[in-house]
Formats: sequence, structure tokens, C-alpha cells
Amino acid sequence: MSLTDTASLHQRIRADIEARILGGDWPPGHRLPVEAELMTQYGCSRMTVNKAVSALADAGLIVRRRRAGSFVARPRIHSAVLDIPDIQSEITARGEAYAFRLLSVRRRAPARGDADEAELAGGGALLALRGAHLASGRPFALEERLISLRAAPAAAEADFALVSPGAWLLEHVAWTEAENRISAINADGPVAEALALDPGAACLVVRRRTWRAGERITNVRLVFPGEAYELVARFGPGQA
Amino acid sequence: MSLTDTASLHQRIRADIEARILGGDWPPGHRLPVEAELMTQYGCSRMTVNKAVSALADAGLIVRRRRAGSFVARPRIHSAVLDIPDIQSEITARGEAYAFRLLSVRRRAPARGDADEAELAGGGALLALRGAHLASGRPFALEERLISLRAAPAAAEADFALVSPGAWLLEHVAWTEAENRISAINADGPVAEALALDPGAACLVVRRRTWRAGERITNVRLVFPGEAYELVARFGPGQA
DNA sequence: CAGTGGTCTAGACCACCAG
DNA sequence: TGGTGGTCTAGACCACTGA
Repeated sequence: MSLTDTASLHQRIRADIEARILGGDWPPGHRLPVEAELMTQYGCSRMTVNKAVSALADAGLIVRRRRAGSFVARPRIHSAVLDIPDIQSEITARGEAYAFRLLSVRRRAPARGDADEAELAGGGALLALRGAHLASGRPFALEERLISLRAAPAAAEADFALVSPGAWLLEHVAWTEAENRISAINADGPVAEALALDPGAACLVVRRRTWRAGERITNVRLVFPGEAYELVARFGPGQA
Repeated sequence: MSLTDTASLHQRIRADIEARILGGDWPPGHRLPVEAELMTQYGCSRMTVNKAVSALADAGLIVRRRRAGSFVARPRIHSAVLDIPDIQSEITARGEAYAFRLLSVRRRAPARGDADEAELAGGGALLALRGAHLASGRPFALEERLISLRAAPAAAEADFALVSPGAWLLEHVAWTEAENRISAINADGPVAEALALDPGAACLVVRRRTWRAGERITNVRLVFPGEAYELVARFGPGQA
């Protein structure tokens, strides 16, 4: 450990629990020990346990419900800072039917000479996917994704014809950091065709990279019809 | 007040102090009462006061120093990571010369029937500006901005030929909340001409609204060449 | 050195809600 | 309805650091 020495007790308890969550020992939905149990585990008073667990709740890592208990939160792509809505919820929220059409999936090594892919792979293999998000049968977004099989080995067994890669990852892999790069392009032939747009129409491109505790998880590139879609981000001066 | 009723005591104490800071009663650098003083003011135990003030420290609104006391934090320069980068710093960071060319500025009432403009104005008048950000003399972004003269009366006297509206506002008006809406458009004739692009070229559009403690400050619409510019946002799962 | 925040305790009562 | 988290108390000792 790193801060096991100088840190205060509630900080160590918090770090301990945080490590189990980020390490995957406690997956999303896992129920934490009740406060009384943690008191005996750490040999301290309830206030101290409560301070540690409440801090994790404030940070959004866990959800606390009276009578039910405390649970590892299902990570939401809905950060306070930049809100890239989950595409499926976005579409169903509009009252449209959502579907994901998987176009291709294959396992491969990182491309030679591509340092970013190599770092993503982390010495393992990659799962490369292409697919389309459909709203009421009409194409809504194109997705190209790479998943590190080292970070998410279970992805090799997942059936992405049934659940979109993004939704699957949200359910199975906790993330601690993400980066979006947003730009605009003119739709070229294949993209225009896939999105049912006129060639040259403006499209919004979001490239997202995701980490869990410093380890790369996935890269995704999403293409949206530019005039029909809008990304919304709401935030304050914030800490970072 | 709003949450004075149902909220817990430490939440009310926190909201109370927060209101004094955001309202300007306690300016940056102001020293807060010591915990013992707050105990008597609110008639509660020190733990309760501590919880409220510590939460404000976590939120970055105040800074606590042993022996010295607790002080209202000096607002940081631009949250750096998240918000859309200040265009001037962005350009100078690339080693290019920055300039802002003011195209028009006038004072006017909110447009009839435009509820958003009416809310922005808050019963006062608006300052409407148009201008271009230049990098090494070449157009880099177009800006259309509305400033609430009720929220920022000093803007009426500012010389936006010398300093861009965004930079001026950052210097003179603290903000507590902002919202970005990002989309893509094809450049029409005037926009293409102003940005020196081919007609139809994909452009990134950022519309930002800014608040201070619930009061609207400014609306801005920025148009960037889509393929030459990229917005980057990095973030964690976050609280809200 | 003394005043400040940082931490911790061993209780207590309460609100809530899933079983 | 009982178990859970939410809150609060009235103390206590300690670490730090500015006057």
C-alpha cells in the first residue's frame, strides 16, 4: 500500500474499500458489509466507519440505501463534469425503440507501430468491434471500439448482438477515468450511407478513452449526425 | 431559503455559509469564524460544524489551515481540465499570435418571445457581441455572445476591442456553473467566408450558458473549423 | 506556545423502507 | 417491523503551525 502509513484511519478504511472496488473484488452491485461489521473489522467506532463510507458515497463509488445496505455503484457515463449520455438511455428517453446492430467483431493484436493501441492492449490482445446504434430502426450512431482483453477478459465471451459493447462494459467493468475528444467531420461515402445522410453532411465525432486505476480499458469512436445530435456538459469550477 | 426546512443541520450550516460566499458577503480571503464560534452560533456540537465546513473544504470553496483558520478560497484560474479551454491560452499555447477582432457590439432588450434570452436578461438589458478569434491573423473561431447587464453591469464600459469578452468575463465575474451544448453543422456562406473554409465544411458548434449562484451571466455560441479543432475533456465518475 | 483544525469515541435517537 | 443508514452529542487527545 502507499498511504497506509501516515493516513488517518478513515482514510485508510476508505482506500481499502476503494481498492477492492477498483480491483474488481467487489463488482458493481456488490453489497458492502454493514457499518457494524466494518466497526469490528477495523476495530473502530461507527462514526469513523461512517465517515469513510460516506466519502465513497459522495464520490459516487457506492450507493447507500436505508434498510437495504450499501452497494458498489453501477458506473454511469453521466459524470458531473462532462455528460456523454449512454446512447441506449438517450434513445429510450426519447420514446424510441433502441437496438444495436453488430457489424463485425474479431480478436486481434494491436496494430504494429500504433503506440496507443499497444498501450491499450497492455501486452494482451484486443477485441475490435464495429456496430450501429439504431433508434426506431433508423441509424443513430456508428461505433468503432477496441477493448483490452487483458483489462476485460470476459468480453471475449459476451454476445454483443444482444447487448451493445458500451452497455456491457458499464455493467461489467468499473472505470475511474475517461477522456473525450470531440471534433466534426464531413460524412464520407460509407459513413453517409450508414447514417442515411447526404454525403458531406456534418457529423459529430467523439473519441473516448477509458481507464480503471491507471489501466486502459477501451477506446471508442462514435459518429453522430451533427445536426440531429447534441452533447451536453454541465459543470462547476470543480476541484480538478 | 429553500432547503432550510427538511435538510439536516450540517446541510443547513453548509448552505448558509455557501450563500454568504457566493453572495459576496464573504469575499475570497475572508476568514471564517472558528469552529467554536460556529458551535455557539448554530447551537450544536463541534462535529456537526466540522462536517459542514469540511464539506465546503472538500468542494474547494474554502481552505482550512491549522492554527490559522478557515478562509474563503481564491477562485482558481480556469478549471483547466474540463471546461472548454480559454481560446486565447489555447492559441498562445500553440505558439501562435492571438487576437480578437470585434465585429459588432450593441445594447438591446431580449428578443420578444425568446424565453431563454428573457431569463438571461433577468429584467435588465443585454449586451450583444459578435467577433472573431484569430490565430496568427487567420480566423480560428467565431463568437456570438450575449451578456446580462444586470449580472455584469461593468461590461457596458469594457473595451472589447482590447480584450475578448470571454477573457474579460473570466477576470471580472465569478461563475459557479456552466453548461456546454456541442453539435456539428455545415458551414453556410457567411460562416465559411468568415472562417476561410469551403462552403459545407463541417464545423463544431459550442453553445455555453453560464451561471453565478443561480443567476444567468452569459450565453455564447462558438463556431470552430471542425477538422482543425478538437475539444478535449477528461474526467472521473464524479459526484452528481 | 497556544489556538486551530483533524481525528476519534461510545453512545443515542430517528427516518426510512424492504421483507 | 426490524435492520439499515443519517444524524447528532459532549467530550477527548493530537498535530500542526503561525504569532
